Amino acid sequence: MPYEHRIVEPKWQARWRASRLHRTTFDAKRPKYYALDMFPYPSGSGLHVGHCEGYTATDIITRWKRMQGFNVLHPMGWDAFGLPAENYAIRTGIHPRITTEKAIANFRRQIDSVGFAYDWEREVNTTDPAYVKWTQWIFLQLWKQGLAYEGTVPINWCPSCKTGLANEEVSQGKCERCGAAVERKDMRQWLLRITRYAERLLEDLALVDWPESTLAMQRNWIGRSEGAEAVFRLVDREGWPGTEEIKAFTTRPDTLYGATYMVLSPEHPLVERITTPEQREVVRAYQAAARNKSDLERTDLAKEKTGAFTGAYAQNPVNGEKTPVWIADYVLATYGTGAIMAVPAHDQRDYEFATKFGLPIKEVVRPADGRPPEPGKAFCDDGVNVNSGVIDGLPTPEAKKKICAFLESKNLGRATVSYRLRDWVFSRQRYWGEPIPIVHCRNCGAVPVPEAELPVRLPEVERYEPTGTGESPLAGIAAWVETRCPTCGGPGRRETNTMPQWAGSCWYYLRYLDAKNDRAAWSPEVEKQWQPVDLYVGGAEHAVLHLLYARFWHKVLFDLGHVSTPEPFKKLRHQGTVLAFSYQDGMGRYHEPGEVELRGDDAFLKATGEKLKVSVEKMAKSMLNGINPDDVVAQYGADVLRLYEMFMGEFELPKPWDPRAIEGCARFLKRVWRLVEEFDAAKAPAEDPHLRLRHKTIKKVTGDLDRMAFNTAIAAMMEYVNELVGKGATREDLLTLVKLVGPFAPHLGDEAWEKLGEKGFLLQADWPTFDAALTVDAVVRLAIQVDGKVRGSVKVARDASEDEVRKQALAVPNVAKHIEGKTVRKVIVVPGRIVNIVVG
RNA sequence: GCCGGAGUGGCGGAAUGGCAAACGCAGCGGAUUCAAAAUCCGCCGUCCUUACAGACUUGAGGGUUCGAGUCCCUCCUCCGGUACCA
Repeated sequence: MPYEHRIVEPKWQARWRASRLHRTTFDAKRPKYYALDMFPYPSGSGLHVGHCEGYTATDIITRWKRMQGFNVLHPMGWDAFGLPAENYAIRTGIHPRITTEKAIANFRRQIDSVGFAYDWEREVNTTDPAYVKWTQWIFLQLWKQGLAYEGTVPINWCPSCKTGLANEEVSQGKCERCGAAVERKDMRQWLLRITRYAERLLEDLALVDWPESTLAMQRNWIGRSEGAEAVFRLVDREGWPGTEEIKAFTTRPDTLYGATYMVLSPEHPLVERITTPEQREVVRAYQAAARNKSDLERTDLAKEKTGAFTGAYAQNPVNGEKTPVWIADYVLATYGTGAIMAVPAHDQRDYEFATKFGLPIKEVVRPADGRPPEPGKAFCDDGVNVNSGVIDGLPTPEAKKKICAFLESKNLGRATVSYRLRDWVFSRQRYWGEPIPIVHCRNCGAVPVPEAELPVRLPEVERYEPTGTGESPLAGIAAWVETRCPTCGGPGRRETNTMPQWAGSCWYYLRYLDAKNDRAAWSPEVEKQWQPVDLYVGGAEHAVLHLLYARFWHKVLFDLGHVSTPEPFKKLRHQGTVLAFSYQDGMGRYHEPGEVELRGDDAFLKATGEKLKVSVEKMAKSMLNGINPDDVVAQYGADVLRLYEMFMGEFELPKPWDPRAIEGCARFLKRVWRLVEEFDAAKAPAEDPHLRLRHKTIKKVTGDLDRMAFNTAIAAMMEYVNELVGKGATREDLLTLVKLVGPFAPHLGDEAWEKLGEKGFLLQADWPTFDAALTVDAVVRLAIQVDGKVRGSVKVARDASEDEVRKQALAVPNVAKHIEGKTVRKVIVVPGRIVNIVVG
């Protein structure tokens, strides 16, 4: 009987559900394994094959771990706040909750149809009031620590999404979500003091097993740089000291003697006070111009330096020289102290500025090897100091140390560390998010909503439209906004900003541990049982956003004693993007695969026969190259989908979906099924012809699963099956094969298990073990090289002596031919591998 | 510019410093079939050759080594991140 995936797959899915097979259990005598997928935003377009790739990987790993006797936790949930549902509500008036619920139902149906072994009894939904309650509770813990604060700061405002964004949500001056150019806007905001954790967020990256690229991105984002703060006192025109001082941050304190002017950012608070009356007008005009530039313009027009002189002078702390103070937008208000000492001889930006405005350039560092510095450019490398008073003649690293000590002794500065990381702008002026649980009271200020009154629920609104003036739609609901102050009982107003979508995902991995607990976010006992996450799988696009925010919250919770590990995610892997072929005609129009006929590597339009341009690109609606998992499941079945997802290539690399190559996986599973179905104990080989191959295959698959090398594990199973098809399988071969295949193709696994007369589910069987002695051959074929070129081979016993191997190797006719007339200088025997004969 | 990753047959891709191209796709030949599909068997990097034998080949160029796709140096191309961060 042919294998009918349309019947078999739903049958086993129903049986798994009925027996609650995927429910999490915990037995203290066994090791635990927590495998986590980044939970999806339940979008209207449903699951795509990219989701399936990551989910399949964790599913295979957890099934394998479970067969190895681990306690396994493998949950799933929904990151369900977010703009798409809200924007849809604006257009249609349909409540985001309704849209979201529908999308979730569809996602669940799709996930179940692929046979993923999630424990749905722990499902979480970030928009569920029972979940929001604890998100708000964590916010209040942050608030109590002084880690959440209000401030009026210039923020990134997306005019299209009509909300403020965090620095992390802006990419190249554009809104990461919609691509609109962001504007700077001064607004009252809630911020989280993530900068207080900068050092630990950086240091503790040493504790995790994450992809190098992601670690690098986090390090870059945190942007630690060591340097010094130097204090420049303001002086009047005659050089008499004034009362104000400017702190400048520099990573090159060794160039302090070369500082010939100073630059403040246009927003620097001191500008107002130090600008002389004559310069006031120019300075104000420049400030206004800088303010009106978008971030994009400010960086785009970077080639040409601009600035204005304030009329003020400051005194260089080491040589007392009088340096003019300028403002320029190449100095950022948000980095370091917002002020720099300019050393045009040794900083390219300062050099350009000095050249443009005719400011002096003074050389204080020379290349150590004595070569002349390149003309027309600043010399920015390390070297040896000249014209530098107390650090004259010192190489750069020592000069840095000595000048810092000098500054410190004079109380004019000190060694310090600066970070690029900024505090996290945490409020959004939108409806569909967690309300920030704060009440504003005229007498008591910002007052937290008492924990017993959480959650603060979202009110029903008529219109979802953001006001665009910096207030959320909530601000218009007087009945909701107006409340009592929890402290004094007087009139109070609720905070109308909501939290960003990242809030819910900052701690969902903890809620899974104790998803139904209504007295606490989670209990300490289960936290200790399951934390940390052993394997976290998701897209690389969250390398800085979600992964940095979640680590931050986790560390705060760690400091408060709510979690027991310093890091939440021990091992992290990103699935590679699944690409797809797209087909374009001569007019540049895209055609979907159904309209295309493939012949070899070429593609033709069925209707006209026109040859089409084939390219490999990201899946996108506009290119009509999306692959819908529903279609794949319908045509080939979930097992084939899962197997192909893993067989395409290395898990972490991008790889193209080839609609033809999936056939190979379908064929493989058919062969497995036929072996099982046609098995006849009476006709099976009497001896055990595949003993060694079987043990080798177990070893290979087990080792590959450990490295998440799914593609080579599948290749090893294919080799095994090819052998079994050719030479006949024993019952032992089939039991082993089915166990190995099971995690990859669980429906076929259970069907075959049952067909072989075994009881229970495959998931309850033991993972096969191997005997190391049986994974090597007794007789091996060694290649013989002469001067590194293969000239023949010999078959010898694995443990043959070196002398024996050498004797046989030299006797091989073709080898002898190549040695003839030459002296054998050396014979290298690598046991079990190769023989190399070096001749002269 | 800086940081990270990757360049291997027609294609997707394998290779603890030890026989490059496992496994799969496509292609070619054969068996089965009235025929086709499905299935099974075989071939399949390039050049030379009837064959044996050989030469060449992992983005380019150097180096280390008995031996390099793998290690080191220089460079090129593609992808991702980031960018006036002092």
